[in-house]
Amino acid sequence: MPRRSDARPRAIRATSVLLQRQGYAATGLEEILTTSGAPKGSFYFHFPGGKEQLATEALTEGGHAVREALHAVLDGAATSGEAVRRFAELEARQLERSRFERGCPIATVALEMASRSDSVRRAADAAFESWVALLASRLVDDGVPRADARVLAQWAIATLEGALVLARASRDAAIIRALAEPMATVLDAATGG
Amino acid sequence: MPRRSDARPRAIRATSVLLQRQGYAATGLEEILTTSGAPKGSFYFHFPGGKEQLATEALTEGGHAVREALHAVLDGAATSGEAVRRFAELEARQLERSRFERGCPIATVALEMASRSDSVRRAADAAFESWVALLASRLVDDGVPRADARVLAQWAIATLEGALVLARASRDAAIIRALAEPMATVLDAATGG
Amino acid sequence: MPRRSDARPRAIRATSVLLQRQGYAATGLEEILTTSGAPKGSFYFHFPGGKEQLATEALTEGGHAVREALHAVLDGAATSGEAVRRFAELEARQLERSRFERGCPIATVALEMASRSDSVRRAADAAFESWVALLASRLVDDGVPRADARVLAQWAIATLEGALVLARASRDAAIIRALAEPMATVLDAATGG
Amino acid sequence: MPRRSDARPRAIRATSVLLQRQGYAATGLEEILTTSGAPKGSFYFHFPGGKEQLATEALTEGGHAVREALHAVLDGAATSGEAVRRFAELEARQLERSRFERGCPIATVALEMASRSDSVRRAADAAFESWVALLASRLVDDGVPRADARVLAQWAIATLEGALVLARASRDAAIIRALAEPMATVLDAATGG
DNA sequence: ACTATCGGGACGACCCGTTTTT
DNA sequence: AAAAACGGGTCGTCCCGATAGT
Repeated sequence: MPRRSDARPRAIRATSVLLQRQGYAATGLEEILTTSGAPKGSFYFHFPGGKEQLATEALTEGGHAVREALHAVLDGAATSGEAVRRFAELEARQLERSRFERGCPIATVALEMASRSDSVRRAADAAFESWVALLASRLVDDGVPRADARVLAQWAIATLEGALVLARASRDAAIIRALAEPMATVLDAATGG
Repeated sequence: MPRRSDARPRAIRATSVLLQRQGYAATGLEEILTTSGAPKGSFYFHFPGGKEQLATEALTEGGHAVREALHAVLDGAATSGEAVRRFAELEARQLERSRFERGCPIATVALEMASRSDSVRRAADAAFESWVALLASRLVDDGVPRADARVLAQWAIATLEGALVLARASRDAAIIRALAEPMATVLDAATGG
Repeated sequence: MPRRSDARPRAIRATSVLLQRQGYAATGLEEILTTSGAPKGSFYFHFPGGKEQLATEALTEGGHAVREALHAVLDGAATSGEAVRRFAELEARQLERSRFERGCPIATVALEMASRSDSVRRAADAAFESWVALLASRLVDDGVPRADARVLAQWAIATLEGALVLARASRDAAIIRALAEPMATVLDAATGG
Repeated sequence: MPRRSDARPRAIRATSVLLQRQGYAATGLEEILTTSGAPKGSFYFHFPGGKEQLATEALTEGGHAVREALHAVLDGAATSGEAVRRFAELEARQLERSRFERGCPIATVALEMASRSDSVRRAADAAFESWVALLASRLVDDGVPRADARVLAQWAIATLEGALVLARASRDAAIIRALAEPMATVLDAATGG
């Protein structure tokens, strides 16, 4: 059997990067195809749903990647507060290395498209939810009551997302590190750390 | 002086609404002009810098409006924590009333344009900073040390911004109210409330 | 290979006519597309360089056509002077038949765009040069020293180009025929005709 | 009485320069007004006929200036052939000094607008005619029969105009000087020089 | 299965020459 | 004499489908 083309995953990954930098509407199919090196002729073969489908899959993929990173950090940290500190440091570094272009792979498109594409919005929602659920389950494991755990997890994720927004606007990642500190303290207090 | 038209402020206000709903790239000049009822021919007379200038002014205007709202809430609340609760409630209501279309007038464009327009990015930064400064000054008035006050203010703003992102993705404003609670508690603890 | 369209050559030919009548800036893409019947959707597929590329190709094509006409006249005339007379008559007739709209397919755009587009300028230069070279080579064949031949050929081309300018301004082709006469006499004297 | 504004003549002169460089359609009113420093608001006070009137006057003015230059050269030269040599040198120098942007103030617009504006076309025609008449009258003074004189004068003007076209296309003024030589020789032969 | 060529039609921002008002 | 305001047009680009070849 002939080897399947890798045009599909390449397009998805290129899209994920472009979307978080400049959003959905500003990202043209041409740019995606050129960047990823994928052929133009077969785009609608791979993505019958067009640009919207591509964006949806890119958000899903980006959400998975972040979840993996969070999972790894959670596994390697003694407390959930420590995990949040490390995760924030990871994000701050990525922001700085990319000259403040790459922050969260979801938020930019989520805000822009929430009112315009339900499939994109749902992919964004699922991504956020998966991060919250992962963090909350760790908190539960650490002894936090289930209801409290969910709110705390949401709070941590929201704090980081909000910090990412302010950091990109100010071109300064300091706020990410600064806010991770009290958030981590709250988490550790809740888990009796 | 020749007669003055109100096309300028009308265009700015219409732009502010459209930008937070769908972002910069997806918002056409035509749509702005139609919505605001402003004539097309004099657009570049009023905004020589084109769409970018218009967006910059819209962010500045949106930032002012939010600051006014925050100011009013701060004035009417006994504690800063109470003010955050009320402000969150305001945002949650607006989100629901607008069918989850109108959240923060800054964040959508800030994320989309941070890497693409410095003037837009700076306007976003200035808006966020003005909110943080306002809240921080209240905390200082309430006895919080200046350095702590700034971080707490940033945290509160970031929490709300992050909550707004998740709320639009999930089409559920509950998270805004849910996260305002612990954030307010932290603030009141800091001010000895 | 997928099916081939004739939209490309059709657009080029229509452009050539429009450009000599009204120049580059006054000729809209829409007008070109309408005139030629070429579809708009594939315009930037056929001409990625846009209007400038189209104009460049139209000049090249127009230059070829004139060269062919000159070649034919040169082949059918006993002396080079006689060829110049006949060629001038051809141009005068075309001018009159087109109600003084179609003169030289190169000159209008050459003057307008020489300082604005190097690719267009070079196409114009190449066209003129090809005519000069063709006429000069005939003169050399007729016994004129190479250096003299080139100047004489340039003179003849310049005389006709200049006459075309004056003729369009005065809406009278008489000057073309009038100036061909002494120019032909000079050529025939040089070739010992 | 208050001094009359000099906006009018300044606009005309600026237009003359811009028109020969880039033609009518490519020259915007804005550019003209900015270049000349004339205020925009009073443009239609000075030129009720709009852009077309301005261009017409610019051609007339440009035609006068060239006629003056030709007149001066004619006065200072022993033979009409010598005058043509010197006039050609003048034009070659101006072309080179302006980096091949300024050639003939009439030809560019004449070709572009002959079919589009009768008033512009007539101004161009009058300019050319005035040059021909001036040169022809000198030839008559030098003893050339009136009918021959007119053709010779047209030939000289056409040669220079044609040379100017080729020179701008090739970015090389050599052809102007090269063609002035045989043209001058013909003139001097006709006047018994 | 996969990819290239081509067509469609709407829309993008920007800029044009002009008129109205003071 | 000039500032303010205007309607219409520019080229370029968009995402997508239809069709045909490898």
